[in-house]
Amino acid sequence: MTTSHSLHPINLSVIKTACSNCNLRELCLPLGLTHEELERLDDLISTRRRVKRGEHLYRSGTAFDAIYAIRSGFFKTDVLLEDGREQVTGFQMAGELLGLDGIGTELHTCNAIALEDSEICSIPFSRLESLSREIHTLQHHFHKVMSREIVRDHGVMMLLGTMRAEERLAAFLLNLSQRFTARGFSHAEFYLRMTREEIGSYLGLKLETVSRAFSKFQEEGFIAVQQKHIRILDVAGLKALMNHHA
Amino acid sequence: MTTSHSLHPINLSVIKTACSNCNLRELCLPLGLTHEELERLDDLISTRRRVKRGEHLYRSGTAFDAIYAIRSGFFKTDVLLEDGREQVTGFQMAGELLGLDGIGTELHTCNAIALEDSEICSIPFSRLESLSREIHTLQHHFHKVMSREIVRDHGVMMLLGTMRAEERLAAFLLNLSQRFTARGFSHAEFYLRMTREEIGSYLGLKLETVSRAFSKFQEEGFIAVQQKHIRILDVAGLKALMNHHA
DNA sequence: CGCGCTGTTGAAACTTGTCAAAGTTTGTGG
DNA sequence: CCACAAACTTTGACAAGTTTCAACAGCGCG
Repeated sequence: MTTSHSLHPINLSVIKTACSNCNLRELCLPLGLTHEELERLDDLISTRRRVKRGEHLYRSGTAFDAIYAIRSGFFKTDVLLEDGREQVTGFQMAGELLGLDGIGTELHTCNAIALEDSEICSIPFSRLESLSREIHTLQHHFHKVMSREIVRDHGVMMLLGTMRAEERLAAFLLNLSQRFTARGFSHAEFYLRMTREEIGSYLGLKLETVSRAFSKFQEEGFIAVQQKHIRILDVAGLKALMNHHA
Repeated sequence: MTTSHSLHPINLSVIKTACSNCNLRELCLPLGLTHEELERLDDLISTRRRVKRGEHLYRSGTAFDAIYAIRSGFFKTDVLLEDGREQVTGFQMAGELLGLDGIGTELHTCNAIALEDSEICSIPFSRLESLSREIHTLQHHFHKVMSREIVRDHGVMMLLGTMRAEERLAAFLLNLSQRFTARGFSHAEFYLRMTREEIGSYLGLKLETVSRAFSKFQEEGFIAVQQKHIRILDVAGLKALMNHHA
């Protein structure tokens, strides 16, 4: 996909950190930038960090000063209530941004936790704002990303507010499938990185209900489940489930 | 609060449209701008529009080119599924922005409907982007507004995902109360602009459940309800309801 | 002044949650 | 590399909460 390795054999770490060489650039923040603009963005994203499975990328209540692009891996974000209740607010995969929730108060308002060993790029927010004052395309794209996050949240509200358990799970699986497809993975076969309890929290259901819905889908031939391994056998069937909420 | 009327007696319409004279400027987009910056923002917000009760400010699927600041009145936003299910995604009051959902796709993704006769200021989005490339404070504040919208949505997800009917309604009433207070109205007494069905859609409940919860709150002495007129008698009681989800 | 929309209340049905037990996988330390 | 413990998943029976269906009351708009 790129010949950079042969052109710059010396400094591997620079190559690895640069957006210009990242195969996620069409999914991530750099979308639509010219080559020159991309290099200016590269300057800004100096730090890359590994986050091991189970570790927090950031915690609710801590100071916000950067947003994070997922280079590889898988995350969840959640909010905890004082009485211990947890709501998973999203699952994020490569090319997606984390931390947008912190801009408003300059404190993170949720926890971001790696569900597998992951790598992220830190983007210092004040520098991103500076650069997007100079690069219109970057500014506009960033606004689009934030807006899409709002729209995504509306989708979750719809899911939680109007759908029954099996519809929620069907919508969830179809959404994951679509996002894996966009990243070049199989649309029909994937491993879940999260537990039934985490899926349940996201979907507003108890883990037992999630488990039962998986079993039901399997009985009806929509999917094949083996613990975290999912094979989707009948996309149309799952979609149909969401329309007749009889 | 302002002496502008006596200084500029001629052109009333200009006075009325200007952010610099708007008493919502501390709640709305102009927050934190200098006088000079405010005037530049005024130039941008040329059109003001009345929206009568029941009318759409915009519809899902139509072209996006402006965001809207509510100068007076009350709105709801909702998303409709093909099969007719409706999810109210929010209720907006004076000083709040509408239309942020449209930036991502350049199409509105929800409907915005006035719940009472209202007035809004149109802010052409591309001009807002231009100006915020020049005025750092405006740029930053706009980002904060979008971020807070995301955080608000997370709050709704928490509500829908983990709370039971009465907790949801208590949270809803306390949220309204707080927002009325911020606008200088009574925190304890207000008129609901929406029907039980709209509240139910927002909270993921059927209208009958909402009605029953109102009756229950009244029986227990937390509030006094008379149709759309609400008086909050025991804020602590409502808050307590949300913590023991026994 | 009445018709329609909105709201209230009751009883039955249904969905999901709770509690419990057993099976399976994963990870760790010997 | 195996064994054991911990974490996760599945399934069943029962309970609880919410929806559904239905009837009626009240307010408000025309």
